[in-house]
Amino acid sequence: MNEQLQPLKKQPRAGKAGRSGTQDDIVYAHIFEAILEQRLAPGTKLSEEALGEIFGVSRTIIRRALSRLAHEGVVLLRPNRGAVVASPSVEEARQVFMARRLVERAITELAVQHATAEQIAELRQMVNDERDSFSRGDRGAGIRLSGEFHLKLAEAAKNAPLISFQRSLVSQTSLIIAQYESGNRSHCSYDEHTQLIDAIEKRDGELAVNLMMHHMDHIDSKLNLDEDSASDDLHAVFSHLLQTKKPGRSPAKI
Amino acid sequence: MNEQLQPLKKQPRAGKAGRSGTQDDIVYAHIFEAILEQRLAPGTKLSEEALGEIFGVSRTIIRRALSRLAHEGVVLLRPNRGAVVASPSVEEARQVFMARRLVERAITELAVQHATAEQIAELRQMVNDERDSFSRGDRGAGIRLSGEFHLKLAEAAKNAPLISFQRSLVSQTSLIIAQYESGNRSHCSYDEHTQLIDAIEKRDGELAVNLMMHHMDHIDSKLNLDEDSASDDLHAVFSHLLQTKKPGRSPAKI
DNA sequence: AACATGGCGATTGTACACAATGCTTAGTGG
DNA sequence: CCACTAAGCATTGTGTACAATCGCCATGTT
Repeated sequence: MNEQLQPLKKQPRAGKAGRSGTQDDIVYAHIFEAILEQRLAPGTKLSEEALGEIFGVSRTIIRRALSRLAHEGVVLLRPNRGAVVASPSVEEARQVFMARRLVERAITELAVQHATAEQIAELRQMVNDERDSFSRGDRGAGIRLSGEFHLKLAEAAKNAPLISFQRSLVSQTSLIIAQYESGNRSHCSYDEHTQLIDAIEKRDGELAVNLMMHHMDHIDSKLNLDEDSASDDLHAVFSHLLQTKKPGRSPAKI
Repeated sequence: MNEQLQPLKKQPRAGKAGRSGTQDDIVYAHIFEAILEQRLAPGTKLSEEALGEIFGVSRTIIRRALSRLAHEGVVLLRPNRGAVVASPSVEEARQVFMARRLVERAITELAVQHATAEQIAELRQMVNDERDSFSRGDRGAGIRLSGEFHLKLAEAAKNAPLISFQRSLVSQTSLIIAQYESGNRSHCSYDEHTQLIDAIEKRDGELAVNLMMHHMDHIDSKLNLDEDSASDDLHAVFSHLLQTKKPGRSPAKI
């Protein structure tokens, strides 16, 4: 009955470096990770009571976490109808990528100017972690760490509003990648991350921006949102029904 | 002392805009306006219970509104210590303006491509409202409407993440203007808004972007955050003590 | 006299009870 | 057999009681 995963005390600290380990942050981080690692498929309903039981907290906490996730765009909050994991449409994905191009360019330029040696070292560490995850076959963690790399880069740009915006964009991007990435292709080559760090360390702004733009190109060239949007949209809409099946191209004859 | 401004219960409840008329939004909008119109000075404490009594709702609703305001950067939420009206530092103001330059440029380019005739008409209407407010001497409403103009422009750009980011930036900008604007200078010349609309209507992207950038220049040239940041910072910190006084330049002899 | 410490009041944080809403399904009439 | 209606159920929305925490102030000590 009261089966819950320990009343939330251990706190593996796996999530972000969030200053305080408040319950909110724990619940938020766990749901967030679960979504990015596709243990929660797009469209899945997130019942407040069920989550509360799982995490051993009341609906109040769950609700706050869901609200935060909704603000970042990875959860959709439907009034009186509960929350579901977001299913970004192709159009939404395009908008996110457009915004990211914009922001990443600015972040790169600023990071070249302001990144400290310590931050550059941290970035290199993150690329290592990312590579390890992929070599371990942990795709979910890889996607998440790849996103955290871009977030760390934003912090080096030293502009609070941009960091906040980037957090939201990276979250949504990760969800989009998890949803749309085609096949087995490695989705975010960490080599590009390394080259980027090198350019930043050499304070070569032009090179860094070029690398970043190519990086953006590579990311969305690996996704399926080019033309066959219809089938992908269907997949998104009905993903909560299909457990593991992934219709390749047929428009789904219901 | 149950003095409250009508218990807010009237709430049409008619099937009309299902989400727009919720209590949350009403409370949010009222506090937001009060802050922008400087009826609530930076640093003012926002007690949940007091606000709940004023608006005739429970702390639950107030808390949500404050949370939303905090996410937009106009309210600071201190754990266990309540919420206060944000007091953006000069550095924070600079960061906001830098981010706005970035976003406004992109929004302008996109609006030139995508703005419909209807949207352009709405923009013109907003400029009229803005001018009316200033001619009425309603500075607070003017600042708010000026911000809403820029937000409307973002909507014409048809990019959801950018709209959301712009909303946050505009909110913070309005607060900064209310806090730092020097003297009586009209703060956001609606003429520039009109010219901008003209350029957009003519689909002249280059002109529109230039106008927007000049507009940005004008806005922050009217603020006091250039050099004498020390005194302004003091003003920000102690603004909850000074009722209406506005020290022009002297470093405030307390 | 100044600083440290402990109690007190006030305010926020959390949980829970109840109300309201939407979905589902069973039942009835065409 | 299908469509429509209505009632039941499950889930979310809101208000409120209680617990935890913080700041303030008085008191005692150095």
